[in-house]
Amino acid sequence: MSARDRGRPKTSSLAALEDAAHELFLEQGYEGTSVDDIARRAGISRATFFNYFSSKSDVLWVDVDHALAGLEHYLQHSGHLGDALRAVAVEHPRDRIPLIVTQSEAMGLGADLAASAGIRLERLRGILAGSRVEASDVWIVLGALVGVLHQWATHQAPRVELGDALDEGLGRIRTVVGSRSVATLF
Amino acid sequence: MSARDRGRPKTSSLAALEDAAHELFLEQGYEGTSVDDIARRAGISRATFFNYFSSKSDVLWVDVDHALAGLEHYLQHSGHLGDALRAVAVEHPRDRIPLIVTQSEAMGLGADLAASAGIRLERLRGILAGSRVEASDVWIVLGALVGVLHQWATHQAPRVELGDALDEGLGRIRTVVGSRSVATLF
DNA sequence: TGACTTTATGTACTCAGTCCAATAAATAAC
DNA sequence: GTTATTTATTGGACTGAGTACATAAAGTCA
Repeated sequence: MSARDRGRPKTSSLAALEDAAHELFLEQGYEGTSVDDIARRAGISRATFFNYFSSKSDVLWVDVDHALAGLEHYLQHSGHLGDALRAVAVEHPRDRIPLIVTQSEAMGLGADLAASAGIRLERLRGILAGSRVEASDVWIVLGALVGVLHQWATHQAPRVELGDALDEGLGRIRTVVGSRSVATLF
Repeated sequence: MSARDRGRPKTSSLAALEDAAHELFLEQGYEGTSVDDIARRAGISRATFFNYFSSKSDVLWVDVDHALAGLEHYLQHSGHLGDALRAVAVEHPRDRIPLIVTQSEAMGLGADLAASAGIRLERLRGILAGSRVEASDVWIVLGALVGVLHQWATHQAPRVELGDALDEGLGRIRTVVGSRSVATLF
């Protein structure tokens, strides 16, 4: 797009901050790690941290937020939910497993995890509600979808490609949730 | 039980703080209301507020938390999930509709609502996982259940008794989620 | 009256998140 | 080269949630 290389270049990156934070979370626990700690280890200032992330817990959700943004972007053009889901899933590297799933106890994640997860659930719920999902079906479809993703992250990745897991999962949902509208969604 | 009327009696109550907070949330918005404001209106000190609620957002979830506690308590004795759900639902007055559902925009609820909702979702998820729900079915059952409750709160209450809505909803889930274990759950 | 129990309160503290003004580092135009 | 413009970094002051704790207040019981 626009935004060529004008202005002062960035000193750090999402990935660098992610790495620094994850190290510290594993060493000291999530609660025991302050934003100052993360910034210090990444070699930036505290103020700059909030230039990359708008909250401490956002560091845990880089991949998921990226996927959600992709989903929203996709749906602005082609309207089909199933297509958008598949497109985003295919783009997702099979070895990128949200460490929220794999190492939540190791990081001492607790209420903060559930709370920040709530933000993402609400975002996905909004996406579903904005699609052709019937209002009364939104929650069960949301649950079904998250179930498929969670199953992939915990038991299938990185063996199985996310796109394949999703395909199979959506098929199962289609037959299981026999509701009127759901059949044409995916 | 125990705990007769010993010690200094409480000055306030959950309900009183709830009322004060709701007034302020409607007047000034959720974000625009500090814990100090709530305490002042209720005639207690800020420190005492945290004696009744462990966080500001907990004020929004009194009914839900009460129901969740009842559910957990019920399941410690009789193990049947459906029985426990029905028992808690029947106890719930039909005119007590969580105002999170009805007045969330009026209060300017945003990320805080989603985040605190996440805590309750995780709690309910834990309850389901602790029941006989198969691990791979937990999320879809959770979604189905929340969908039924949300539908009741938004479109049926207070016309319909929560217990009845739940019965009908669970029946629908049973036929719709034809999965192996789910049939015997409710 | 005095021991005991529970609640209320003030105070000091940590930390997340916001705001903003000042500075630094790059490019583009002249 | 010098200057204007753009974008990023930084320090510092600030708000407000939540914690910790020591102390006072208000009741019951012996």
